[in-house]
Amino acid sequence: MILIDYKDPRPIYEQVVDRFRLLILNGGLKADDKMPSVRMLAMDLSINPNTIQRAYAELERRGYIYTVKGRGNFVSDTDKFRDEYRTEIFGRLDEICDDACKAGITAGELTEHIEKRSEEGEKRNKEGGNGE
Amino acid sequence: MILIDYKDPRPIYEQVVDRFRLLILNGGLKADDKMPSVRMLAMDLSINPNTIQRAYAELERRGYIYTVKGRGNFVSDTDKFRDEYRTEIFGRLDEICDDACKAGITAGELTEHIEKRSEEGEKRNKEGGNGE
Amino acid sequence: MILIDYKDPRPIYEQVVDRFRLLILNGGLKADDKMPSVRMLAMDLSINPNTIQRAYAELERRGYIYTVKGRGNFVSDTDKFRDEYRTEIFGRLDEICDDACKAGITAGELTEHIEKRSEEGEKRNKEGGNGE
Amino acid sequence: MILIDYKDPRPIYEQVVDRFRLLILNGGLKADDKMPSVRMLAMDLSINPNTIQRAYAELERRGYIYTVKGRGNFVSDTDKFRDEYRTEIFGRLDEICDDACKAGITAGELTEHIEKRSEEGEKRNKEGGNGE
DNA sequence: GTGGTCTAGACCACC
DNA sequence: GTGGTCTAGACCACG
Repeated sequence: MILIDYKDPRPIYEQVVDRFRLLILNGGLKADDKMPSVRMLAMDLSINPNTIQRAYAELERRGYIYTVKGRGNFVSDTDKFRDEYRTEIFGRLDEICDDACKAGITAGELTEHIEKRSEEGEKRNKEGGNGE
Repeated sequence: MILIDYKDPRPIYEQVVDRFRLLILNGGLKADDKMPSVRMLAMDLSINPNTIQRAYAELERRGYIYTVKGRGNFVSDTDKFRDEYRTEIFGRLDEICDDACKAGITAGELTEHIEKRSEEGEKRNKEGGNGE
Repeated sequence: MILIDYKDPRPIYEQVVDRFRLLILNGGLKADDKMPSVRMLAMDLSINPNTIQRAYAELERRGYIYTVKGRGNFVSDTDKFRDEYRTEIFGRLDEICDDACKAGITAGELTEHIEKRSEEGEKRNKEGGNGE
Repeated sequence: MILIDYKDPRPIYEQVVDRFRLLILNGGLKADDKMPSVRMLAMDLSINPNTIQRAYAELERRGYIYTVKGRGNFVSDTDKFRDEYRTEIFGRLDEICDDACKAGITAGELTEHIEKRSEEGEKRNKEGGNGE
């Protein structure tokens, strides 16, 4: 469910946060689903429970999960995050456009690149490829 | 010429590297131009010379500048880096496309967003305004 | 494990890098082995932690080790560097051949020198002596 | 006669020393030939006379040239340096052999590499190539 | 004047 | 405990 890459320079708790965040946004985890318990997950991943605790705290702070004392952690209502995520994506896209502009890349080249990728993706899907 | 943003979570030396990298790629600094001396720049920015030294070492390692001992640091021949930078930009764009896809954003929405930005940019230019 | 030669004109951090590089390439350190901690090694060698830090940063940059924050530095998968090292050796050999040529030394003299050394080495091994 | 490469990380005076050293060892400069005057050479190369002065001092220290006050610098008797240079070459070759051994490269591979290079060199000469 | 290295000591984030 | 960054100040080599 969750994989950690020790060669990834990002801190472990951040990797855990990101993994769950994507799972929730993808629909892999739905509203009110139970999160794995801190201890269990720490055992599974062979990492320090404190690290999981911190990841869950961060997820709760951002509103992705909520805690019920004595029962565990649960996924929040996910709809409200969709827009947030979209905004983030478009924000990153804006940054790229700025940097591209500085490097003399035109908006046309960017859109062309995206369309090409998109077509290739469709082709792969038609051929019955496996998304993962 | 160079500005440091203390709210930026990235280390100072990395900000310095990026600033100069863009200046060189943009043509703001041309081949064999002299870089500010380590000590002078450190004074100007009110930061420690070691931090500038580290930034310059990184720029030299990446081939953006070269050092002549006792004389200073100078900008390298820059052409060969243009392509590298383009590749980096398109790589980041690919990442966004993947993430957008996971969030249910279509390629069309992305291209539309870019085109809209692009048109706004042109309009600002026509009006002769200076955004900064 | 690591020795520093203060008579060596090369900077200390570079000596440290080279020592570990050879240890890793020789198999003295294997993939995912833990490197000595920055502070411990600095104490052992009676040098400043910053100097070790710099050496480790260089090793990481070159891909010989990877860092897990809060845990330490670990040896990377080493196989891919073997070829790189071979290429480096033969490159240095090429340089010598050029210089030898300028000095009027023939290829034959060079090969003869190598063969002689090689035989002496074998003899020493047979006698079971330990040169160090 | 002498070229300086500002992108070479070695100090300038060292480049000058090496250039003259090779010229003398190659026979480009012969015993009692007059060296260019410090001032003239400094002007030609557009560098500081101090730097040439230092290079000449180093060449004199090593015995490659001798100074006659008021007349200039002259090349020493060159024969005695041939052996020194040969020794240096073989010393470097020894180092390579050691490093090669650590990397699991056999003496046979080294000699084979040299012979191959040597044959290629001869072929190029036959075809009337221009060495420089 | 220039850059390069090193030390000493501090502070932060991470586990 | 771990590594990463930064400061302050020193010393050296080079031009």
